Amino acid sequence: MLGNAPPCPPERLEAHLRERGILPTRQRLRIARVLFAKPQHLSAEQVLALVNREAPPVSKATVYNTLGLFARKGLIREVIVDPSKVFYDPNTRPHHHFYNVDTGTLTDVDPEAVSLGRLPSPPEGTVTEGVDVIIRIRNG
Amino acid sequence: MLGNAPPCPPERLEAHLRERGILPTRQRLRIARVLFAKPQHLSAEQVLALVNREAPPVSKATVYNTLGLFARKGLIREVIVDPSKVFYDPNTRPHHHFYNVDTGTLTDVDPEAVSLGRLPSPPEGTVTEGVDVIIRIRNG
DNA sequence: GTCAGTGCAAACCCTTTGCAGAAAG
DNA sequence: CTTTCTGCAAAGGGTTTGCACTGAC
Repeated sequence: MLGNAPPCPPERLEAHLRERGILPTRQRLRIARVLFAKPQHLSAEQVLALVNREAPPVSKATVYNTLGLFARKGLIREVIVDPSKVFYDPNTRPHHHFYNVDTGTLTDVDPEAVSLGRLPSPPEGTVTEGVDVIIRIRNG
Repeated sequence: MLGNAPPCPPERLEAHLRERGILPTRQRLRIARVLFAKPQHLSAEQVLALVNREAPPVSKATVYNTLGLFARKGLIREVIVDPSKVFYDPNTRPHHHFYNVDTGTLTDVDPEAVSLGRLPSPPEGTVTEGVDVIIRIRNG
């Protein structure tokens, strides 16, 4: 297995949010705790369920707003592989994904295992923001 | 410019559908004609609008069903880059995309310009179905 | 005549928004 | 005290579904 260390230890979460200019409220910290517990890929729905395993419940709107905020501020990365939902990845370093279309599961690709040769330069007047490589797999 | 030849000439469309086991009905042919007119990336909504520039109108449900059918049968490729809509690409050969997050526009990457080095082997019990490389760009 | 395809409208589901109340600084 | 965040419920928007009608073979 690779990368099983939590992307951000619980005791650093508050500082981590502040560094990015995010006010660390109760709800945001609880959401961050779930996201950064370990390397994983959660949908908004899953985050909502995990956060609300303990009372008091956090509302759906707050979870969606917070995930959007974290992504905009660069704390987490949105992974778009399924038209029906977005996944959130606490690992913001460049890396790629396997997407199992049968199970709907997202897995990190060992960065060592890919050599993503030369990239094309973006069209005139645009700049590259990021590169997503998604390897679609199915149960063989 | 690259790849401006229609992916499938109009007169071959009917045969093309039959080869894939798709009954070429009036509506399906009209949808295919729009998709295969030239290399492009259309959303379901755009296909609907283009098809219905001439009467009689094709219903929304038929467009969605047909696009799903074509994709399942391998005539076109679904490109998932935006959580809010799916794009359909008549070019089913392996190739990659620029996605302009400002304009929501999808562009083909010149295949010559990318060298997609070594790919990792898929996890045990799975087979690779395809690889999507999406280069997210924004207006610089 | 039988089976598949089509059209319409309603249902679905993830996500976003509006607004009043609560909490942070 | 001011500004920001939260919660609720309702709205939004792309996509899917149910079912009766039509058309293909």
